Amino acid sequence: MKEDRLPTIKEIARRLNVSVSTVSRALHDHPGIGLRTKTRVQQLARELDYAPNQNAIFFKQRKTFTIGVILPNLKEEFFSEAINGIEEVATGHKYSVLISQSRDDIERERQILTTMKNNRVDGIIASLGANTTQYDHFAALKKYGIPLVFFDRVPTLPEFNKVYSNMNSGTREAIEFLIEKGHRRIGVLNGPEKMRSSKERTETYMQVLMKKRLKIDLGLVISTDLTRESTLQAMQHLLSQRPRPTAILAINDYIALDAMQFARQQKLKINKDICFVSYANLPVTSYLETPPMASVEQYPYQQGAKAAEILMQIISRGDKDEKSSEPETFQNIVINGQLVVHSKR
Amino acid sequence: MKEDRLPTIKEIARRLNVSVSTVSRALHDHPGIGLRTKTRVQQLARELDYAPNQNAIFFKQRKTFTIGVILPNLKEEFFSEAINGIEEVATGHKYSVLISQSRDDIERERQILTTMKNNRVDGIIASLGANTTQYDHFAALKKYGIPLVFFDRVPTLPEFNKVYSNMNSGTREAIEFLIEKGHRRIGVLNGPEKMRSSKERTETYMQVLMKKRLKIDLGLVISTDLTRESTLQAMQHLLSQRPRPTAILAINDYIALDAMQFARQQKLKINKDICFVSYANLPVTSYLETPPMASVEQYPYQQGAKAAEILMQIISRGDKDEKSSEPETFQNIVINGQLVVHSKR
DNA sequence: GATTTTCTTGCAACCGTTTGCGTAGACAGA
DNA sequence: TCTGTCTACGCAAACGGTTGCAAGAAAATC
Repeated sequence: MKEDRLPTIKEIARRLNVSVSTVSRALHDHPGIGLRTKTRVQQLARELDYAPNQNAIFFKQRKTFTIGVILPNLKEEFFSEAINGIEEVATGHKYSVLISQSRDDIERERQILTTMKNNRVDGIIASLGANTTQYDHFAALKKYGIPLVFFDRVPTLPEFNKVYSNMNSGTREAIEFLIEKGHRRIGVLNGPEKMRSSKERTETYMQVLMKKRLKIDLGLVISTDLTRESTLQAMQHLLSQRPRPTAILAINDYIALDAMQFARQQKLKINKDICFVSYANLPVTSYLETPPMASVEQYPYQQGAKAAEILMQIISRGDKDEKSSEPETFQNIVINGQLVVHSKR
Repeated sequence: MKEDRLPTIKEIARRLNVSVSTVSRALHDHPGIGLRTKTRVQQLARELDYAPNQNAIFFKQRKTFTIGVILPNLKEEFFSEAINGIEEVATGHKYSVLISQSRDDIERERQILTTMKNNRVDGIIASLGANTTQYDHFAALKKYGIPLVFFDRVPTLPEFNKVYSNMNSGTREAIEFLIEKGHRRIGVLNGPEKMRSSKERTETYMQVLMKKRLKIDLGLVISTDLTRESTLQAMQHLLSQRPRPTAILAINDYIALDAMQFARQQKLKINKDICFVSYANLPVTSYLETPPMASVEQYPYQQGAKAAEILMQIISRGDKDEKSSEPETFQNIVINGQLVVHSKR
């Protein structure tokens, strides 16, 4: 015996013999409505279990109170944790979150952006796919007035808002840590060359080694495309170097896991024959018998939350001065990664 | 120089001096529109980069082409994998997916349901929070005509659609496997007693032991609330039993991870002093030096995909015969879990 | 009692799109 | 010339709310 239709404002108006506008105002506690009618309306609304059709409101207000989030995948705890940060802030502002995974596929990324645009999300938070090197589809959002904030995997161009973790300080700490532990040959499992974080990592790597007056062997810095296969290949290469590197810096914990597994298969003892330091500091690694010696915490929750805050701010600003033509400025928030040491030896 | 408004059908109509209905039909390739106008309209639409305002369409059609997914969290790979299955099917049907996490908090769960209801999602897929024992908020959806399909953590009541992995066969295999390996005292780290899977697990546990004529010690079956703390407590208890259990069956891989960590801290050698078998068979465990001996694969992707298929089917059925009053039937899909052995010894 | 003010309420437009129905014009047949 | 049939399009209502403006009724002021 299901109701054909949910109760509407019209229904209430009809039953109470008042106009819809009166009902609407009564439900909003508008001062211009008499106490009598106001209570009558509110009571009937409660009885009917009335809830406004958000869709109608969205449509009318030309707003959806929804933000889109597009990221490479949900599997990595880094991203699901970032989502928590985003959700927290968004729901605090009465916004919903529409999540989509690009799976590091640029076509998918494009597709998702169009859908989100057509669905009229009020703003978008994105983390780039590993293979995304052009940003035209993102730039196009501007034309439609949809604000955009990147986080973690951000483009190198200045004309975007971004929140990301700077690799310099964390990388410096990590390498200094390894050197202090006596390591002299340190391999790097880096991400795609085009990624900003990859560049930063290489730069800092060289800087620190130079400062410490150690020999730099660029054969120890390998780019990967973040897939398991390319990680294993890179490890193969690194471990075949002579003298063999005694420590490896991996772009993130998942890559480190693959690398450690590979090393183990090569009969190397983790944290003894070869040490690992990685980025992200995900909870999973704490379950390992031999976790990476250290990991650079990148504060995914904070990154997500901050990105959401910026977006909310832009949205509410846009709501007010519809067409102030003050020059657009872009936020560029850097969250310093910090080395967390897991194992003392 | 951002456009104030996105191009609408009206705009096109105005520019071409035709009516909006003509434009609408032209864009839909309606036969009643002349070829001349049709091409004129379509071309201008392309030039203006016109895209229909989905919101307006949703509103008009009283459909949102969006399904809501509510699950305990995104952190567990089981759930993010399930989402992949859901997304795949949903996008195949041109539906968007709105994801929300209940964080095992029933209040949040309620809140999310109301929001989704007000947002007029076309259907909902849910996995219960660990503490959810009442289903009134879910039952209420029926009143609003919102179809609902549960997966994985499903209620025990018959009047819901559900897709879940049956614990019996997997559990039987798991325990027989352990017995075959010589284990006689097998502990169970179970979930909340109210959970259907917990009950099934206990049942099967006893059945198998009885069949094998082994002594049953119910002190070895402990309920937890899925938090790390309660897992550790339970482990404390299990390991203090004499004789100490030589194997432990854990409700899922994450619980197993916590348990194994605890066991290691107690100086027990995993897979030697004490063996673990768990459920879910998540990729993370493959990175351990000593993974659980075996794990019952529960096919999260398939569960998600199947749940989405059922939902799509219900939705499209509902679209057709608006008010056929045939008695509602509920789907009850069981996916048999299957034991995957990791370590031979 | 007339006029002004205040309090309540209704009217109507609007958001962008879809769709049933009506109709002008072209053309053919009688 | 008059009907009748198509073809190609426009009108207008509807989806469910919000909101500026007007206006009637009641209360207050003189």
